[in-house]
Amino acid sequence: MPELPEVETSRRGIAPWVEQQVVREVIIRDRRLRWPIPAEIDRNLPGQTIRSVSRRAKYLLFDTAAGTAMLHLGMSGSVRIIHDHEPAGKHDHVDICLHTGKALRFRDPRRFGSLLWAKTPADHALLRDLGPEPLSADFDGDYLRRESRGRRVSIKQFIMNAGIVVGVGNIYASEALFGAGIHPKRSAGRISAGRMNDLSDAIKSVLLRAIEAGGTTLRDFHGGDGEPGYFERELDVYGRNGLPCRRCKTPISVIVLGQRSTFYCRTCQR
DNA sequence: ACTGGCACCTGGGCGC
DNA sequence: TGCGCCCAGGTGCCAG
Repeated sequence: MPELPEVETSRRGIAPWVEQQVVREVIIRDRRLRWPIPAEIDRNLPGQTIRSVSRRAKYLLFDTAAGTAMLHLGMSGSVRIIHDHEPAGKHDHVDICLHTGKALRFRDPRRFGSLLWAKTPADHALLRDLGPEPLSADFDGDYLRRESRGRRVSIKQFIMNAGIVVGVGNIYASEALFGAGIHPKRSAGRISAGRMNDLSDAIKSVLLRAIEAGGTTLRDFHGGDGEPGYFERELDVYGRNGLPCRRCKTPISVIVLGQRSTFYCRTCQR
C-alpha cells in the first residue's frame, strides 16, 4: 500500500522514538514475509543502538554498528510505536523492543513486505540498481529524457520502474501525469525535453505535497503515531473515474496499464 | 536490453 | 448471513 510519501511519513513518525535507542529484544511471530526474516535480525539487533532511521526508495533503513535492518512495507505494511506488552493482533509479525519500554511494531496483513539484514545496504542486491530519489537534484527532466531514449514502454510504466526513478507508485504516477498533462499511454521515448521537465516537476510536486499532508490513506495506512494521513482529498484523478476533471469537467477515464488501474483526463492529457 | 505478464498473500466490498 | 468474485497503494523474476 504505502507509496514513498507514506514511507517517509512513517519514518518521520517513528524516528524520534527509535533513534539513539538500544534494542532490548526482537520478537518475531511470523517469519513468512516476502522473503523469510533471516536469523541475522534477531541475532544481531539486540544490544545494538539504532543510530539512525533513514529511507532509500521505499525501504526504511535502521542503521547500527553491526549492520542495517532493511524494512519494506510492501502493499499493506505499517509500523507504529507501542508500549511494551500491548497485545499483538493477527498480523503483527515483528516487535523491535527498546530499552525505553516502547517498541516498534510491524504489521502486514498481506505479507508482501520484507525485513532483511545487510552489512552495507548500498551494495545489497535490492538497493544496488535503483534509480535516483525523485526529490534529489539528480532527478530532473534531462535525466528522464536521457533514460527514455529509444524506450517504447508507456510513460506511466516508465516512471513506475524503480530502475529509472524510485518511489513513484500507482497513485502518484497517475497524479504526476495529470499534473504534467501527459497521456499515461504515450511512449516514454516520444516525449519532448520540455514535457519531461514538466513531468519531473510534477513528480516532485505531488510527492512533496503528499509528504506535507502526511501521506495518502486509502485503507489501513497509519502514520508512526497511529494517525491516518489525509492526502486522498487532494487527489486529482486517482480513484475518480467518472467524476468531473477538476480542471475541465470531462469525466475522468480509467484504463488498465501493466495490470494496474490508471486514471487520467482524456481532455487535459495528450 | 526491453517488454509484458505472473506471482506472492490477505481482506474488504460488492452482487446475488 | 453467506458465498463467490473482483479489487487493492509493490516489485522480483521469468520467458520471449
